[in-house]
Amino acid sequence: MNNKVRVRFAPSPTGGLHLGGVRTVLYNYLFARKHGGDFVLRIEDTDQTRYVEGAEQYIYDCLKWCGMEPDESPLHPGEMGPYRQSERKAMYRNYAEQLVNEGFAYYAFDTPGDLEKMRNASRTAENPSPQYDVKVRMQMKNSLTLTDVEVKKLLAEGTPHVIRIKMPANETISFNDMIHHEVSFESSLVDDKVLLKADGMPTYHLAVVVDDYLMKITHAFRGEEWLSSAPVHVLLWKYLFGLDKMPQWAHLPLILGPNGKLSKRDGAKYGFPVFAMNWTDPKTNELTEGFKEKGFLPEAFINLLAVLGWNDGSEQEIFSMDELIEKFSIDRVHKAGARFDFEKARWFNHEWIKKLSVKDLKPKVKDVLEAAGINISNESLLEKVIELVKDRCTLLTDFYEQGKFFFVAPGLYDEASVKPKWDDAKKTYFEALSVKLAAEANFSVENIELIFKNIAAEKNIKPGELQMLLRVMLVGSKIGPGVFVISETIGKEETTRRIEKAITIFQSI
RNA sequence: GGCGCGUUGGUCAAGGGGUUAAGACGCCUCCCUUUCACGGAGGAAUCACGGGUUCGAUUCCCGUACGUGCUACCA
Repeated sequence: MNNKVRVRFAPSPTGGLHLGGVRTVLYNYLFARKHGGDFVLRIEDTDQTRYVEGAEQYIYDCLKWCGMEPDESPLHPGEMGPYRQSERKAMYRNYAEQLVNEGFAYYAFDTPGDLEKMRNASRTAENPSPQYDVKVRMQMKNSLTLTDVEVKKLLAEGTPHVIRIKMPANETISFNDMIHHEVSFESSLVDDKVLLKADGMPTYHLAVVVDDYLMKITHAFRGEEWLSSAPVHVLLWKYLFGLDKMPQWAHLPLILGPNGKLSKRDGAKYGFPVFAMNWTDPKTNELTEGFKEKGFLPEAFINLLAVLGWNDGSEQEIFSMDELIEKFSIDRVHKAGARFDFEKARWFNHEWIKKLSVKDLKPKVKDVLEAAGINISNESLLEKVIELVKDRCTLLTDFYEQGKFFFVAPGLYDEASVKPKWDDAKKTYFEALSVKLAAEANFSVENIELIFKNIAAEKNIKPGELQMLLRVMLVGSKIGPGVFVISETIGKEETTRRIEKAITIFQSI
């Protein structure tokens, strides 16, 4: 017996990986790690029409970025492969046929036109979406209504057909969900879902059951949108492998957008990303921005997703992956869907930037600055800058605005702030300051400030009047850490150069 | 329409028969800071509604409303 926990994430390669998807992976991953089990990535690519080239690799990249690399996947196969459903195609038909032979399913030869006709005929205001179910199946063209001879003939002729589950007439199907506890459905209200499509590919319903069984999955976490089809899966388990082998289900609450469900399609419309990483649709070339490129840290991303629908009962909000693994419990996952709040997401990132060390931040900040055209040649300067400005950066991309002036002299100045304060006395002051600073051997924060104040006293100008001007001279605007710290960091030469340049510019505004 | 699932401030949420109904984000005020942040101290704001059960209900039960999901040879 294998008592080991095995969980799986089974995305379909149809495009970007959105918030709900990442959270599903995360809960799977946390559960697996907590119980010393395996985390399996299986690709559900049975839908030929929606398959998108590159999406599988993209999913893998997202998981890697988040720090949730699967133990088994198409890229790193274990012993229970293949991990792509398209490569498992051959094994599904047998199970579907076994169900037909045992009377739990049937062949259906209805053409798309037949189905359309049936739906149109029974569609009313009361019943806008007629189902292929116990009420109509005896009027359709299938192995329940046709004779054996006819069925054999149709099959022999290669007539396109599907295999549908035959839902029992009056049965209460109930199962225990780890989050919702007892959930039950009336079998007569569930339709005869297609199990095997005309192209020989299984639908999700058949595939998920067969694959979970064959891959020895013990716990299955998926979005709540699947709850309605759970009775089909429960029945399939009952018919095929036995309910005692069925994994434990957990249907995770949905993540909602600002006004209703968070849809994967219009990622741009909310003003914040919905995908983990940038996704470019190869068909349309349309780019949808991801949290990574927006400037989020993976630590913050998984943290904010973990606590969207779960908490450990304490007041703690900032969790590392290790803490999450230790503290995560499916019992404390909410039942209700949660609305995603981008402002709070930003707050999480801010907290993580403050929390992470300069060493951890360095490569990421370097990427941001270099992408913005700043060449980093001095690594220790970069470290110092990160230390100085990290508390004031919410997103990684903020390091550009907050840190660029340490590397390059300002091109534009906040003229509106300078104009009312600038006069000849100030000009004389800064000329004197520049000369004195240039002559200073020990260019330290303390000495710079001392010189700054001494000259101010000599010229009888309030230091407060001058500090803002000096800041704008060095930075370009009224942001950043202490001016004297900035001055020391960029050095004597650069400080005097910037002061002199600014004097000439300030004269002309 | 049917079926499923849900409902504590604007948002995320703790709590779960008797509480001043935690905390966080956001917002507002003040302090710190002669910049901007960080930080610190405060403030406004909540148990969807109606019936039960009970000495007592935000908490339990039933309805209603609302939200959301499914209702495809998509996952």
